[in-house]
Amino acid sequence: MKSDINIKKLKEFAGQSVTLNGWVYNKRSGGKVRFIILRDGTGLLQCVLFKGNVSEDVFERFNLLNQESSVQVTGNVKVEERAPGGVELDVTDFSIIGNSENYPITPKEHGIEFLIDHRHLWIRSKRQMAILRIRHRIVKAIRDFFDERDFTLFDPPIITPNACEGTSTLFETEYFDLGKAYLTQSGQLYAEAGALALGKVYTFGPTFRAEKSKTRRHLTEFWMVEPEMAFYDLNDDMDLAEEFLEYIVQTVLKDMQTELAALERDVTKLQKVRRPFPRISYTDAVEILRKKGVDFEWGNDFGAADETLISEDYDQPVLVHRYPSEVKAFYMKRDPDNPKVALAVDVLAPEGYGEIIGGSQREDDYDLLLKRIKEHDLPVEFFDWYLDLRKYGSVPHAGFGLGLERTVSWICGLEHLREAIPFPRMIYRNTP
RNA sequence: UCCGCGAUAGCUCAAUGGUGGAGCAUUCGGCUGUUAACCGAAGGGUUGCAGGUUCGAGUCCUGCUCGCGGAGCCA
Repeated sequence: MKSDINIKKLKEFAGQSVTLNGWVYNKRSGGKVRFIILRDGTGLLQCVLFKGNVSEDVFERFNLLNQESSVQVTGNVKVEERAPGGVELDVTDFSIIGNSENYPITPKEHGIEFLIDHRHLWIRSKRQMAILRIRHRIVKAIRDFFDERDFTLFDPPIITPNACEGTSTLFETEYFDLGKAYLTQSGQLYAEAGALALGKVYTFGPTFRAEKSKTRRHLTEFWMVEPEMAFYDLNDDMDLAEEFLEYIVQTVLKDMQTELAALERDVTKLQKVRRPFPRISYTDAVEILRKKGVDFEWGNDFGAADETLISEDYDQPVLVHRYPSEVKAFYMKRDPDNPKVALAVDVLAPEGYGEIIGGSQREDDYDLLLKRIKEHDLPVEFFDWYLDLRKYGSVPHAGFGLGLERTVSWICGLEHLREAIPFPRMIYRNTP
């Protein structure tokens, strides 16, 4: 049944007879010539039936095909300028494997609600296939990047006893006799333990936020990669983030040209993502906002519109560092030169895509960390193990988190995060 | 949680308070190179729900439900 030949590598088989498995993406017909656009997951292929070249039986069988019928097609591979992709299949025979009556997603426009309701079928469309393939390539680039730099993949727990950063609203569940437990909002605290064991680690998995966010930049379930490195300070952390982003973007540009073209992505914007990236302090960013006429008070966090204003003058991602410690998490180390700011960095993507990375150097002093935990009214007993990391061979260390869907969204040029993940989870939707 | 917008055929949309239409999809017919093919025909409707105003409501008013966009929070 299986075929080792697919549409992506069909050019290598020019002049040969091959058998392909797939689905009918679309069909068209003339009087004596009929076309099947075949989809097999690796690409689209125009298959041609000439009356006379095939038996009457096969020619008439064409009428039984519908959009998304599954088929096995045999024919000769022909180089053909008129066909999209440069090759087409001159069909000699085909059989229908599964029917598909009244396929809901027609080759016309649909509203977003309808498409999301049919997400399980929507992912068969050209655009969605391109996005999901780029997502896969980004995931592979992320893993390659860290694996090649002596990082160890370190999987943190998903069920946790406490709110990691004490800020977000979390998904809650009953955990046997131990009371309430929560779905993780970040693997970072555990990654710190990993970094002090293995030197350099990264976590990569789903995280959950029960915030009632209702914007194109939020999902309740999303994937995050979080490297954490012992003996790294904030500058080392920013250097790594820069190199990391450049690597991801340039890898996708090199390997995913077909998919980027299918999305009509302006790749000249991505080509400019080369180091060094601009680095500005939070205080500088506030000045930029004020010069642009925003009445912004030092000490507040940036909103989405502010982020766009800060990043719009640059082609590369912008690293904004040293935020007021009040708006940042308890575990971030304060700047010894200015205790009002934390050694934190956010990376703002170009083209208004906003924050894709948030990171910091961590507080490595036992007493200061304990003080912060108390100041934030966090339950100290849950942080005993975390404080231990500062008790037994504490070192300066740093890390950051990259939101996978936001990165996919930026690189693909998407309007909304919901297209960047196979089955998006949002405040008013947990199906299909 | 707050602000704004919307719900009409399977889908995308139109319809001055006065007989609810079009394109796509579906079915049938035509065409030897189509590129969201094209041409012709047919079938397809409790206008989100409940109430109100009116001789008459898809259209105006009130309430509700659901959805979309944005804010806040954040990746």
